[in-house]
Amino acid sequence: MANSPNKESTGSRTASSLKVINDKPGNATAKTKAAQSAAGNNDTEARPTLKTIAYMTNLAVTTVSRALKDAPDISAPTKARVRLVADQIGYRPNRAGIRLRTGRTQVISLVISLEEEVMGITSQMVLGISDVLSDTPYHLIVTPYSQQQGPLEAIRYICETRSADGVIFSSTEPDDERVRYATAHGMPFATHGRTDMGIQHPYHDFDNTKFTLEAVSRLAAKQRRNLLLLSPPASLNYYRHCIAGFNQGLREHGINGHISSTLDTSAKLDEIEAMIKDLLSGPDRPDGIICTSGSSAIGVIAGIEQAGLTVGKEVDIVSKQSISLLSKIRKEVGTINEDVRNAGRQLATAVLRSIDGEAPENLQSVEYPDMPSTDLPSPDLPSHDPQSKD
Amino acid sequence: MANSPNKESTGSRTASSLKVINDKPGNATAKTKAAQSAAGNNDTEARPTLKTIAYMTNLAVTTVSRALKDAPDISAPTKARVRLVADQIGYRPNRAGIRLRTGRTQVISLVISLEEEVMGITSQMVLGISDVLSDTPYHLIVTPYSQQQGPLEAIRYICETRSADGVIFSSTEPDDERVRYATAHGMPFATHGRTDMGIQHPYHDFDNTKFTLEAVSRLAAKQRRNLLLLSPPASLNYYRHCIAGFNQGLREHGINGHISSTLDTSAKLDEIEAMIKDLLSGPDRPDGIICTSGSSAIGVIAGIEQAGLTVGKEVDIVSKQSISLLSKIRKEVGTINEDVRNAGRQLATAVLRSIDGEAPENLQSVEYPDMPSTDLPSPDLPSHDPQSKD
DNA sequence: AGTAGTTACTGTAACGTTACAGTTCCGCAC
DNA sequence: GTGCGGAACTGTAACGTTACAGTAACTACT
Repeated sequence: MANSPNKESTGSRTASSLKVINDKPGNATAKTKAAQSAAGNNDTEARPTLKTIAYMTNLAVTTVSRALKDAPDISAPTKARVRLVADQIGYRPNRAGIRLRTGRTQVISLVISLEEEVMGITSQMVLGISDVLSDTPYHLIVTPYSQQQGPLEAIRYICETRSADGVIFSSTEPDDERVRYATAHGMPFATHGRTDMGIQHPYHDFDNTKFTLEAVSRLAAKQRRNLLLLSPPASLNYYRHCIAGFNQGLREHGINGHISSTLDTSAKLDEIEAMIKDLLSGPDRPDGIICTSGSSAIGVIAGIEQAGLTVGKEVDIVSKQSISLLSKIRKEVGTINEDVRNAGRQLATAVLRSIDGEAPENLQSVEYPDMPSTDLPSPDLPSHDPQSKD
Repeated sequence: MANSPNKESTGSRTASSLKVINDKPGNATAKTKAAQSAAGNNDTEARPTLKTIAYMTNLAVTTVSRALKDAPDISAPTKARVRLVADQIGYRPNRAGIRLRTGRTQVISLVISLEEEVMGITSQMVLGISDVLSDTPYHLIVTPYSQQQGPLEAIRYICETRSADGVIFSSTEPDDERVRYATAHGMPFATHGRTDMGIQHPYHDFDNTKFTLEAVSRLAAKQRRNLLLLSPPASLNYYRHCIAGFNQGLREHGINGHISSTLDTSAKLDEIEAMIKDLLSGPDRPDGIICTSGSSAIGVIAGIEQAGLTVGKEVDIVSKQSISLLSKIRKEVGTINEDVRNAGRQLATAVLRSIDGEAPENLQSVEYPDMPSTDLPSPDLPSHDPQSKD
């Protein structure tokens, strides 16, 4: 995220119209030149650089650089002096300079699909990540991928061009090529959703097993005996979790249920509507439907009504939701919240800590509403001094 | 946006393990050194740079640079040769190098509020912008601002640190300090929503006057005679547009209506629900409600039901919506769509063309569903060759 | 034959930063 | 009083790119 404009930026004055007054007499050549260009520094409105501060403090650029990052070989008074001047003139490190020299981009990339958009889930994710990055020098770049290029391409692009220090992505599959690729290329990342491929990596996941389990319980409590699970696409890892909880729930309550094989949450709302209508008009119709995404529930509700039935009467619904919408507009619908904004926070924290070298095992969390998440400790960014965020 | 990983990146081979075989005998000193470091170039897996290509083609770095950007003083055969090699080794320009040298960041920044989140509008905006940036070398950075820091700070930060080549922001006010600031500092930008301050600038807006006008017409057609407008916050410029259309509609149809003074679309859903319930329980209750945001309609519907009334019976609603949700889940609700994703496309296009020096007068568009938008021509990015996007 | 112009290249420096290898100075031990 | 070690600084080079000022070779015109 673009770190929010930071506190010490009060002084918006620039070291613009300085004239060469005070030329150091001692070490001649290079210093003189530096002083000139630092002082003559574009009389217009040039941003101050280390050179500017070096000139003003009568120190070498290196010294200023080291002073600002609190290096041990700079004396305390010098550090104080340098910081004072830096603050006064509103110095902000040049990201391009840092990036070129160190290779660190100070960028986290959120990779999303250009097609997918499940009811503002991306907004929530962006906001959550921003919550965390706001206090750091990191910027958030959103990198989309189109269907024809495939999700791996985006990751590959980021790795090849080293255009980010860390990546966040979702729609994880049990065996996810992106996880393999990023791991192999040493690119820190965190996934929204777990994988099942024997690679330890940072993730944050919603406990979909608990979710479907509870959904079954709620429907069972309403005397529903023939459930339908509208699952996520079978390719995604959390499909398995949803199934597991669903089946366990059915067993525990001794009721029937099946998983829609022709339909999943990735279908268009119109398709869902049509299919649900069909299903409800046929024999052996379900009396309870579990929706594993908030938007799919919209289609389901529409389908139910198309079939001439009423939610809460002939059929009950329990749905996941990531914004409190369904529960507002259709109080009859049972909802369980996935806090995607919090997921964003967890993921951002995890990537940052991963960048700082933390082991992946310590960067994994699973969330469930009433059993609040295994919170990750907030990242302590030792290598980047919060003062010097630009 | 991170431009999507591009086509010519097929060759993921690197010029890694080249040995110094062919050292140019002619011009000695500098060339030899360059060749050595280009060839000895980190035997591990270093990204190819201009230097790598220069060594391979036996040309100077400058020549390679100019060849790749199709400069007129390079011969056609040389250009072809350079491009061939560049493609083969999968050369991608280093953004930090370019940024440092030229000051161009190849970044567009979308400034959003950390608090605001009106039902996935940010997602749509991000996707729309991405649609456009995908074909360019530009990346999309999302820069949030928190309430206490104020929206101007984010723009100021971007300008001061020159961390983007262009900015997109919304929630425009009639007299908007951000517009003034960005204009004064020569930072290209485009706003979602117009302003009214005598400054010409790129914008894309939804025609809210037409919207409220039509909303009134629709309600009048349903014999509604006492309307309520749930307006946006009065500080925003489109408040005025909404009012104008509303009043005009009332006049044209000779019916009554008023604008809620205590409530606007920025209120929490619960507040809206409570207020609407109150209003409907009081005397002179409205029989038609116009919602200027999709999410507020949710609250309104809830309020209506809380009051024991039914949407479509005692009260009708017409609402703006940015995703087809209301119209799905509550077919009784009249909806008019604002295509925010398209707004994102328009805005991105406008900023890019503004960066390319196009006059703001030519970068303004107003959209209305059935009277399709004054489409901006697609940007022709003359200065950045699509081939060389990294 | 000499100059001017053109074409196609080359070389240098600079953008702002940091890694690393000095250098200077001082106090202290022998 | 020479040497040593450490504290506190300095200088140089390099990251990859491009602007700009050459330069060499060749053609064309007087």
